[in-house]
Amino acid sequence: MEDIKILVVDDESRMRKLVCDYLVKRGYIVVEAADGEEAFDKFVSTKDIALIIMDVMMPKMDGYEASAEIRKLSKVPIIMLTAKSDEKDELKGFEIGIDEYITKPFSPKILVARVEAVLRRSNVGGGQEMIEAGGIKLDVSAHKVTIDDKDIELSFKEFELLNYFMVNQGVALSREKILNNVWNYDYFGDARTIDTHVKKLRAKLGDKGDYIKTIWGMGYKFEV
Amino acid sequence: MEDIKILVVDDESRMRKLVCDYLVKRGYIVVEAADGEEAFDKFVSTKDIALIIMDVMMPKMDGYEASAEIRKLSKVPIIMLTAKSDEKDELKGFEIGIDEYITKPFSPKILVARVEAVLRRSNVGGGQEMIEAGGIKLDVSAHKVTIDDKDIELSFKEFELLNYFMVNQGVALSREKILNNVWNYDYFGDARTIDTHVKKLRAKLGDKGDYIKTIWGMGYKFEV
DNA sequence: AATGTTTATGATAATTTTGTGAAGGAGACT
DNA sequence: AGTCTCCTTCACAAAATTATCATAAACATT
Repeated sequence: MEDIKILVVDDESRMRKLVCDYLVKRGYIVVEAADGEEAFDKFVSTKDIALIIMDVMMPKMDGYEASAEIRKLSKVPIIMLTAKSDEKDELKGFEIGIDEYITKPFSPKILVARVEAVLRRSNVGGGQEMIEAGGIKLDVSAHKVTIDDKDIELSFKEFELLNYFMVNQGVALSREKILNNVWNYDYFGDARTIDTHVKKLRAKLGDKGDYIKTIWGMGYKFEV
Repeated sequence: MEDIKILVVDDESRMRKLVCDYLVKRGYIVVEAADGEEAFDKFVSTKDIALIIMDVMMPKMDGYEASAEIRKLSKVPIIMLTAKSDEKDELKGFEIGIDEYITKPFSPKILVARVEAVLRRSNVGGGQEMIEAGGIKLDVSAHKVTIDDKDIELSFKEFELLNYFMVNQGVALSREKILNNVWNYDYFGDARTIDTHVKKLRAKLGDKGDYIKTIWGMGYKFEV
């Protein structure tokens, strides 16, 4: 796991410390803030915050206000710490786009489990994401591929392409679609470059290269 | 919203009815099951279930067991209904990949809010398009055709043609119309080329080739 | 049954698409 | 600057599909 930053916001320093401790123990980088205003500032000034854990009850700007402000800037996942499991509150949260609630008191296990679940959902390298099919294992966070447990060296584009194929197993993918998803949107070069990458990918996958099927006049499809 | 199917699993028929009512009111298609075993069966036998809402406490197979079984087959999002907010249970659920919890008793608003949140997360809607008729299944997204669940190899044009026929089931189609819809508008060749494609298509469809009927002096029609 | 028209079929030609190897070029690293 | 890897492009070969045509069969009408 590499340097995932979590912003922890709570006005009670004891609670904040507690949360931070557990997260640090799990290898996350933690940034702290004592209220909504500070949270917002820290979020803006700190690069690549992957997740925010925020208490609802806070002076100056409460958790919902702060979340709403941050939502204007970013879709960063937010977990809300709440004392009461108030229904109205949860609804309010869903509108803003709160990803998860943790009711106090909570156990460290619950905290970590939810954090990893949210990170997994938002595709941050957090809990490692794996895709497997037909003996090909793709470790997204580590950017690594193994075939029958043997390491395979893939270039960046090759990896991205294989990843896209495997995520869309069984789906016919046009070259245009592949370009739009694997290449940046500002790429306007020749679509045939895909062919070349497919060729290389097939070669590197050995026997399993056959899983990448050509759909004549259409594109490609990954299918075991 | 177009025909999103939700599987509701609860042994208490009153609770099940309640949940279903709210979902139906929101325009979802609901499939019901009374226990984990039935849930699994229904999930397997019903196509394109977009979401499962499941009670934890059930006879035969509880919610976690059922979820674990279903997880072996699919990544369909699962929302768990739980009476007690038991910490251990939630942990167990996260391992299996439960997407959300709703604690009983809950309000319809909470229910709907969570359902929509989960569906939004899983990007339902842009999914797979399917046409079926007389044992011929046409998977548009995968560009794949099966007859009685056996794969059939079709070329691009053949696929497009069959697709057009099946979309216009029971409608007599003139050659001109077929040309304008399946071929590009810039095609000004011989309309008799359709005959050849129809021939090939019929051959590849085997017995079911008869579904493509010739309308003498007019064109063709697909009818089961 | 004969005739003219339309459709089915099989073979062949034309076109399109894909596979492949090689080469140029951009960027990273030494 | 030199080397390296990776990405892209190009040209040609290979493969597959699609179109065309000639002929046979089927159909409708008289």
